Amino acid sequence: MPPTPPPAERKRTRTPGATRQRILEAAEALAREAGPSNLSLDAVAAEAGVSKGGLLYHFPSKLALFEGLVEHHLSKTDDALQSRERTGAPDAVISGYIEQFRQDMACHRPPPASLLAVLVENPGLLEPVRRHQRDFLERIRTNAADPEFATVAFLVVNALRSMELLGTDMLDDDEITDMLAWLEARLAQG
Amino acid sequence: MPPTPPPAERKRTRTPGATRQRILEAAEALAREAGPSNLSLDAVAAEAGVSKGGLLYHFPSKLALFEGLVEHHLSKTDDALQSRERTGAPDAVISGYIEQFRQDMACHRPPPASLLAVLVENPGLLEPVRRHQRDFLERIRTNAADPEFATVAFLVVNALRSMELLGTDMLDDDEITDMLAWLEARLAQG
DNA sequence: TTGACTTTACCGACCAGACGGTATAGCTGC
DNA sequence: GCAGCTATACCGTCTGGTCGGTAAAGTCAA
Repeated sequence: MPPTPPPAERKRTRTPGATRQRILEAAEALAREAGPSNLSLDAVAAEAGVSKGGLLYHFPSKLALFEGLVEHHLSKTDDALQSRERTGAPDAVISGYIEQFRQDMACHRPPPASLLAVLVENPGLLEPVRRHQRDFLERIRTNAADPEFATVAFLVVNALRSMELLGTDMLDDDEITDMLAWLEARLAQG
Repeated sequence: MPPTPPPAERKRTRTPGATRQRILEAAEALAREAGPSNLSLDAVAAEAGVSKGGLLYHFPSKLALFEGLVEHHLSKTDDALQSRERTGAPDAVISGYIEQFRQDMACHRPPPASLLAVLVENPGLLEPVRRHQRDFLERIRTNAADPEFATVAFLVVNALRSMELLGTDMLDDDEITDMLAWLEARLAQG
């Protein structure tokens, strides 16, 4: 146990959690480029430009690093989504989800490859992600004019995201665009 | 250690690929129960009741074992599906896919967890699976009365399968059943 | 039929390297 | 000097893979 696990919020000294962030993003990049199975502590440390000791200072174990990755992912996606469902308009949640996916695609946001490593090595750590997803689907449904179709739309977007993550792309960009448009058209017409 | 771990089933001469099959199924079971990251050669050999040397006789490297797993999976799913699309009736292919999924669910067929190990450790080996999936979607579309909706149905089933594989189940059995019924109803009404 | 030989199927000891993790010492700004 | 941070050296374990060996089944000429 380190005296204090990084205080997360600091006042004036240097940049607060800069190294921590760099490590998380390095791990993410490494999982994406070298494959999730190459996510060793040494490799992550090297990628982040930090020694192994430095890495283990910020994350006292690999499990802690994985927890950090999950949290990192969750906070990113959560921020992106919650800003979209402010309006209580019908179907705002599912529409926001679709729109978010479209935007991620447009700017080539890479899929969260590090979560694959977590899934394979320590599936239990993904429980927060599962909870988040379940809650989100719940919100989609209660907010939807046609909950059944909204669920379909959610599943379709999920399938597209899974395909991207697993590298089993079957639709090209145009086909995906068409598919999203199709979903939105049905949503609009009720 | 018994000199021969029970030969299981033998007819008259040694059954040709019996041990090989046993190894593949042991690997599959191990990936499912102990997690894909625990798919080491030692563990697979132990699960299959074979020495490591014996395992490496049938699969001269881990890569070869993974190739075997992919092929194993592919032949199983291919057999199941091709028998369903014999009739050239409209929407036979997508309907067969849905029906197959329903049946897999009914008899609690486990998801192909070993493919996760392959994906993480050697994604390139999944190319045959990708090709198979692409071809299958192609067949669904050319056979469909409404290709766009058939694609939606395909993606929904894919999403459900992914959720099962990744353990991120968000719908319970009843909801899934309803969803499949919903898809089939739309297909039927054209 | 038999005995020499080849092939098939399998075993288990061993190895070099990678891995997660520990211990400890060094640096740097306040 | 001291807290926060980083670096290096090292340890035990596990991993994929090699290797020499063995025992049974098949092949075939004499």
